[in-house]
Amino acid sequence: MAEKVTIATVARRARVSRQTVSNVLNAPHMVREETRERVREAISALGYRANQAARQMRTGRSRLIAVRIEPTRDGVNGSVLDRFLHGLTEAAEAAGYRVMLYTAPDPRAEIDAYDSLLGAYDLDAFVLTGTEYGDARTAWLTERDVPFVTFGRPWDNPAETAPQGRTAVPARHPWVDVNGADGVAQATRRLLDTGHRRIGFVGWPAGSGVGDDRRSGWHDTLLTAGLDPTGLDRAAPDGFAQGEAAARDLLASAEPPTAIVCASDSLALGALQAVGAPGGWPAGPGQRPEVAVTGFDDTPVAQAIGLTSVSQPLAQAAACCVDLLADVLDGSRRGGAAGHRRSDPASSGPGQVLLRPSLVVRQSG
Amino acid sequence: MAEKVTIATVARRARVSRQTVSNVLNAPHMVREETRERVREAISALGYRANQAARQMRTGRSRLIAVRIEPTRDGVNGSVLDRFLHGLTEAAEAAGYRVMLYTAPDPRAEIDAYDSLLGAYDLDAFVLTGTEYGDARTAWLTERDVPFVTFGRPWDNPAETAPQGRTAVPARHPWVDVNGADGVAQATRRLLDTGHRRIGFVGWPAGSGVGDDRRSGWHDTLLTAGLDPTGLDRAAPDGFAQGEAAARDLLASAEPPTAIVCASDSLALGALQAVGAPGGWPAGPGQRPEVAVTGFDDTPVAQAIGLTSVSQPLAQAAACCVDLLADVLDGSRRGGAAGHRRSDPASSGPGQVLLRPSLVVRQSG
DNA sequence: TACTTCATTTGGATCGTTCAAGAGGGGCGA
DNA sequence: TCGCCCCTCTTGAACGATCCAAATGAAGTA
Repeated sequence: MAEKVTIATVARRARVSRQTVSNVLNAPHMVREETRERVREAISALGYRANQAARQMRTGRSRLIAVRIEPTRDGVNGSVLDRFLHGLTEAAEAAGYRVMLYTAPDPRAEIDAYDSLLGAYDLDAFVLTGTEYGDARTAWLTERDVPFVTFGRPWDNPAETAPQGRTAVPARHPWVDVNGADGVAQATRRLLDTGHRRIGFVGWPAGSGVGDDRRSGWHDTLLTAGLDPTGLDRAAPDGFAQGEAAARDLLASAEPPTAIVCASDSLALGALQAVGAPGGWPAGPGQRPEVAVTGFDDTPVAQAIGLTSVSQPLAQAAACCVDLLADVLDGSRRGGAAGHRRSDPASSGPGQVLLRPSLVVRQSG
Repeated sequence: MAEKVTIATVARRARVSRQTVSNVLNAPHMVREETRERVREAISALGYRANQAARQMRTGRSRLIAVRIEPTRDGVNGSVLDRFLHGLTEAAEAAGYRVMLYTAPDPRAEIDAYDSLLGAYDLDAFVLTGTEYGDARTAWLTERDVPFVTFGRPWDNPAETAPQGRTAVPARHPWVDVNGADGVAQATRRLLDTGHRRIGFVGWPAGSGVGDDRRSGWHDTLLTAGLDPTGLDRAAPDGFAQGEAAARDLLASAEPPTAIVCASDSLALGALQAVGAPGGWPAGPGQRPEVAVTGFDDTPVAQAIGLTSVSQPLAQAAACCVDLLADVLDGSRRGGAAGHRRSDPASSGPGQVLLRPSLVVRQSG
């Protein structure tokens, strides 16, 4: 095994001091070009890699981002976190960060986990997935000036919708989210375009931010098209059986819909069952069911059975999370977050990104 | 913000030296009970947490375990890695380790990633998921004495099946796996017990370690029961459509099976479609299809639509991985891996654990 | 020439922990 | 009593990087 290569080894070989090597790495503009090249050469010749632990001890920054991995996903909509995690890891790697996992059975324990992670590992930032009403976690982190991004809008914050928020309102924090209303609207519009006029919706009970958002996409699209959504709306907790029951109820109404838009693939799967395509499962081409069904999340199941579904740009969302964090982290380090700001067409203000999902059309409608 | 609590702070408060505090944490037996208590009190009073970076710099050990998160799971069988990761994170946490993620588009890049992770972060160990034939990664890691565990048997190693392996055979390494043959056998036996006599199998083409293993479970169980498996076997790449085609082919044979065992939930989903349950999807209780179908992996889809499936004990597998790593790591540190050995009934030799999956019976058969 | 300015480079101190070596005190055999 | 060992605890020195203050040298200016 070769001798351990430290910054001193490199310095000796390039015939400069340790600090100059350090400067080449962290502040190249301070080093004369000729020297810089010499040092760079020595670095690659020796295969030098900065020891993160030593760097971290001195700077207090670990280049580590923590993400919670949740116990088990409910129903069909698993693997969403999976894909998000992959995107996050990739984006973080590109930005020079690493992703560390942690778990916590409940929010209380999650805050303890923050404390422990910050204390022992000097974590640079957190990514929270799934925001909740009155989220204690964001408050805790904000209070301690710990950088974080949420994947999901802060639903509980009235200031988000009404910019002139009250003083007691928690501080805004960077977030990334996917515009669920837009996704459902896309699905609904497409059904309108293909001739449907009575389009039902099966979503979650009112009161969940994500659910309400998705429902509004359907609702508003019908209104815009001059159609009356009354009576075409059903609410059910997420799940196959619940989706089936809700869809059956819709179909049994006086004027049953010719298409059903669902808030999730689980519900859509149930709805497909209720719809009862001729000849069994609506999979083969040409086996289009009489009542069109669309889902949300474009899960593997949807891909497998040919369910039209709204696909979230998870990799892009993850990349945005990393971008936002990098902005905050580099900003807080170099003083002043004046760096370049995202100017996406999808962006909606500094540090807050709303992405557009896309509709994946398959046989189900 | 409170003053930073270091080992020196604790030492002052407990009126001992830094080293004594360190000993209380790392070698309690060296400290007199009275002193130990005093130090422990100071630790919890001050909320002291050892700084991992400093510890790592001195010891060269990071208490970090790396796992690769793969690009995208194929088909329905996503979320398996998800669940495994969760179990791993939880078990690692309990053992005082943390899980770090990395990605790599191909094996070559994965080895580069090892190099980089080891160089910069001093990783303690790797967990590899999914072993391949002639795995270059395990060879690389073994060569450099980097501790690792694989989730999945090393299929390419003839010494694994024939203990008197040749000298050129790569060194054995610790692994954890789930006995796929056993799982399929359980499914097959249950079908036998419920009266089925002609039981078909839809699996992957021969040549994949996992696939061959699962097929053998079906094959051997039929033989043991005195039944002839000839003609009841179909091979297809993983996927819904492929499963459907293979199952249709089986059903069209001269003596069609009354039950079909599948190597994955994707295939099983297709088979269910081919089976064509009366009245559409075989979900409601009592809507048992005429031809029973079972899958493998107990994915969320199986749970949603009532598909009988073989469930892998992923959390337990993850915990075993951590146990094995902890053995190796603590062994290499304290000299001699003489520690306690797993004596599970499921265990099959030192450092190699084969777990038993369980059958989850649902409406599909 | 002497003084200032600027860009570049240097050496020492430091982060928080563990390792290595040693110090103090009591018990015990010679 | 001496010497030795063991138990317990303390002190100084690393680990490898960055921060800070100061030195160096060249060029510009009076």
